[in-house]
Amino acid sequence: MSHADLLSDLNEPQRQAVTHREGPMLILAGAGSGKTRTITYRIAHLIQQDPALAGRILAVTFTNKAAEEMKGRVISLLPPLQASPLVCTFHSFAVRVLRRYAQRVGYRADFTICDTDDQKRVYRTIYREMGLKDKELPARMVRSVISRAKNQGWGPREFLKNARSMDDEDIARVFDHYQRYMQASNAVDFDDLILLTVKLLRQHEDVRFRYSDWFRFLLIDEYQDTNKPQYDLIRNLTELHSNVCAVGDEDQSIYGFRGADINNILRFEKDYPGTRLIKLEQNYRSTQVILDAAGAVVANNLSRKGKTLWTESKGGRKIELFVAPSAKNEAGWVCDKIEECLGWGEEHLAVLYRTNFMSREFEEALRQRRIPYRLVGGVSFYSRKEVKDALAYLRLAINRSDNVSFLRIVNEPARGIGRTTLERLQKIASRRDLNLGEALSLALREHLLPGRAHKALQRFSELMDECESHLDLAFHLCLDKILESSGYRTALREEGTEEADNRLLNLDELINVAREASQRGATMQSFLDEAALRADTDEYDAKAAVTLMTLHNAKGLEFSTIFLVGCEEGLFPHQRAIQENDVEEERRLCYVGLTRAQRKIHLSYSRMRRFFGRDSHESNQPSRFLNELPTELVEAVHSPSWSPGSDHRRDSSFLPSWNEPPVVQRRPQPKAFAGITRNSKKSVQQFLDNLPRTSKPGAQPGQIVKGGTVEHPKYGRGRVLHVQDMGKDSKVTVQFPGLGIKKLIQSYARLRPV
DNA sequence: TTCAGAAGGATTTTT
DNA sequence: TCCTTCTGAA
Repeated sequence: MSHADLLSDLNEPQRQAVTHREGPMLILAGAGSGKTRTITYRIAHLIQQDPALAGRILAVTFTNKAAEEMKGRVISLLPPLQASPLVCTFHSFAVRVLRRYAQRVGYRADFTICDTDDQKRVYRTIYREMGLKDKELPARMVRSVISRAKNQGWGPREFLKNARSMDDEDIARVFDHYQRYMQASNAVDFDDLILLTVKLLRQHEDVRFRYSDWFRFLLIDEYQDTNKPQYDLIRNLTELHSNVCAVGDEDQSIYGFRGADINNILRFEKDYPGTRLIKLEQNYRSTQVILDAAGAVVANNLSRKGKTLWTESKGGRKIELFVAPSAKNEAGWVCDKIEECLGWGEEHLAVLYRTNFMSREFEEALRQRRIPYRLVGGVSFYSRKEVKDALAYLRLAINRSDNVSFLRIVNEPARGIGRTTLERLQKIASRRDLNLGEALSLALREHLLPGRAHKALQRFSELMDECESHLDLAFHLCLDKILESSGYRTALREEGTEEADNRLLNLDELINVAREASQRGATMQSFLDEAALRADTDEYDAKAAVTLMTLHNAKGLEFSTIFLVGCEEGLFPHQRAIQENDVEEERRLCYVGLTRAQRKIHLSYSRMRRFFGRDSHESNQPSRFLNELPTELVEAVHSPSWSPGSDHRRDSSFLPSWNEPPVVQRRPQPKAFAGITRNSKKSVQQFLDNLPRTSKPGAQPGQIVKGGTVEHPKYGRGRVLHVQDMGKDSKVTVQFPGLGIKKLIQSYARLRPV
């Protein structure tokens, strides 16, 4: 592509931004104004001007997805390059730097990266060591407080200085213990990655010089989402050349919960004197209706400078709002509409929701109708137990001081190393200031533990030595060997359940991924890093026209039609945000959601929704954001099974008929249930025994129903706890006496009702 | 030490 | 409902 071509795709302000030569630049861009396009083109343009610069450009994003997309686009704009620009997330950049210089900040280069799941384990261990009870000091809360403190740049000492309550003192102790534990394990968490990099750059002038000299151009996407450590990182990197280009939109700041500080963008011009400010206000994505709606909602926020987006595509289709009596009905309506859209040949549809758990209802509905979809987020491949276990073996083989991985796999599969043994080992470790691996060798050498435990530990120690010896192999082979010799696979094979089979398949898949990575020339370390930093995106069907994801995940993307579902008070805005008085961020989230749409928005909410497997007893109120939409842009649609009424509690001048009388209350449970506690099995069994076998309305005699009994060829007779319809098959949850609860696919398990 | 069953608590949002 | 933790029996 020639130079002129590149620029001819752009409007005037975009062109100015792309061709800006030296010095700091701040691009304030609205939704759909070609923000990403502008920085992508800028990168391409810089390289066109001077190909030698390519490797000295650094572009930082927040998500892997954004980084991948940007990299792909830059490459497509340019002829093949010798050096390519570095496009990556803050975290992967930090890992890159730290792998080289970790020892300067007190870690070894083979440090382990702990994800949230690992972190939880660490807290559990610490709580046990410190004799703390989760009930008295909820670990969840402590984790978030500590993470927030870290993201403010505080260590345990600073935190203690600012302590406000009794709890804070305990938290400071946990904080201190946690950091020391992690350091002893040569492990870092996500927060540490950035913090340590900042510390490194701050304290070591040569390193700072090296990076800030090398990267001549720095570009940061979504600057409004940077938190303090990320800000510090950028400051350090731009010490020599202030060729920094930040792109952001104050209205799209939705990461306050992890410390994103909107002030970073507001003070940019002060931080970098001589900043060139460019505003992109023309929207290329959406219709005027959509922009007006989104603008009207976000206008209710007090803390914003305010801007008006405009578009050349006037008018547009009204927003449709559907009020469903139940979540199932809501999903059904969404599917109807999706089928309609697909019928017209639309290809980019998205169902957006506030919290991940909402995906289930929609997945089920889509699957039943055989509509292919793609789910982004949720439980990813890399966070499955078996995958994490397998990776923990590798990590421990590389980094023998990694206590986190040690604890994860020392008795996985069960090899006779129980709680007591581990507690003793941990005592030895803490008394002599050793990590668990060292404590293990010591205990073996000096026979500190009783015979049986000693033998079990001996075997484990030999196993780890063997694993370490496999490290010379290509790492997919190494992984394969480890899974065999550790007995991990054997244990799963012996289990013989369907779940175990799936786990085995996942392990095969992991080996495939590893093989591909190793053939690409990746090192084992980089393979593990990638796995740790990629906590997202599970793509079930990459070609599917329908995408399901959270609003947060949707940032930066666009779709022709969107469905913003679950617009209920308490869900969106989330209850927590309402309590903590932070509805403005939720509103920005709403803005982000609405502005993803190019042509058409569907909104919906359900008056009834199941939480924790239980129906909400009160009728849900519509989200306040619905009330903030200009009525003339919205067209209300009702469920046929529901007739509109009026609600006297609200001013009916807005939302003409959306506030309807409460749904008929769920009938209180019959008295007969009252004496049955959930777990008193006998009485439940008695109760179930007295139920007619086909207790479900519409069930055929001989059909498998909840509360009935079934026969399984291998496990024998069991009680049906739950039947989930999946179209052709059903997922049946059965309790087999003595075998526990199993989940089976009906046709596969050949269940027979008795 | 291990396992099944009982009990109780949990759902923001991302790297 | 689903997941983790606790408890007691083998």
